Amino acid sequence: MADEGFSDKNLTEGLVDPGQQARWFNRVREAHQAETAEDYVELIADLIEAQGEARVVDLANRFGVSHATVNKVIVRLNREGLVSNQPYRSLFLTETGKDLARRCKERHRVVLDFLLALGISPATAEADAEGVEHHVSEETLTAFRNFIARNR
Amino acid sequence: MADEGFSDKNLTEGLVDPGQQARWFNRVREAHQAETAEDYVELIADLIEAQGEARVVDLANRFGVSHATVNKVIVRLNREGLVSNQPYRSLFLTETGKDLARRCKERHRVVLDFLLALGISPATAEADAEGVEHHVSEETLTAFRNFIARNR
DNA sequence: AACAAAGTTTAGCCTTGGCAACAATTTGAA
DNA sequence: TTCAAATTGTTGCCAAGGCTAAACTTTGTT
Repeated sequence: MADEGFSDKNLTEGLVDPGQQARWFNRVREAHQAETAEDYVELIADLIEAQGEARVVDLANRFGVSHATVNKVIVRLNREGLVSNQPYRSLFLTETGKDLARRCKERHRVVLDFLLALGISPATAEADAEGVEHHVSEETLTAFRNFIARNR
Repeated sequence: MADEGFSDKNLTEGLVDPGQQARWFNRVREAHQAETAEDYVELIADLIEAQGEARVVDLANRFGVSHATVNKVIVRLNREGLVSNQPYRSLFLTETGKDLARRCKERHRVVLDFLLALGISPATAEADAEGVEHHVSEETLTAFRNFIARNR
């Protein structure tokens, strides 16, 4: 049944190396792991900057999830050393968390500005940037920056 | 404690509307839901085209996960009407599945070509495209196509 | 035909991130 | 001060997608 008419098992025209492809998908899975953490620290930093503090209820509102979900994630981020908080008090970022937030905001900025420079409407650019930002490499980010500079 | 020195609760400078932001994040979550299905039908279509058939073991190799994981996902895709298969036999796509695969491959092509046209190295372009493709809107895709055409 | 190898399925476990419902604490207003 | 409202935390549920180990089927060789 296998190879249906082919005698050469290595005849996999049009397909890349399996190991290579596996590494790509692995990278995407790792990005997904980090995504929640990145979104949370980024929003916490924004809220602290804009409102003086970040509360569970704010995060729940802005993410569009229940406060129970937010709380569960916060427990994890605390365990991982990104967030530091006391029971029933507002949320703070550790130094590591602040660092991550800074890098994420910068990356978000670049992706958003790039899409805008490309002529995408602001609403769509924001929506797309939110999903895309977690999956762009440094190399691509640099190319985005160059494009923005050229098209200013 | 709230608003720390602010008297106006609506003074949320620098932050977008919470409902708007919630919609963005919701869109990303929905994209994640669809991502696995899209990756699977795309790869199944590729394997059928290149090798005549798609088997669980091939998917496991190329995704870099165990065959048990692949099987579990296949059960779900079957339940959702994208994949049709008999026990211990190779995998097939339903018409719906073929349709989805076609659209995904086209989108992948556009994102990849766009990154290449931007000057990204092939290896990075492939890796980034794999993550980015699930998060680009039709509007952005159109802009990508235009850019590719202009820079051909 | 029999058997070993390869491939597939099943079972059981884990983590993440959803939810609702209920418990606990803090805050603000009478 | 007291008490209700708002906020936060806890518990228990679910689905998805990871894994290993073990059972089952198919395939190919001897």
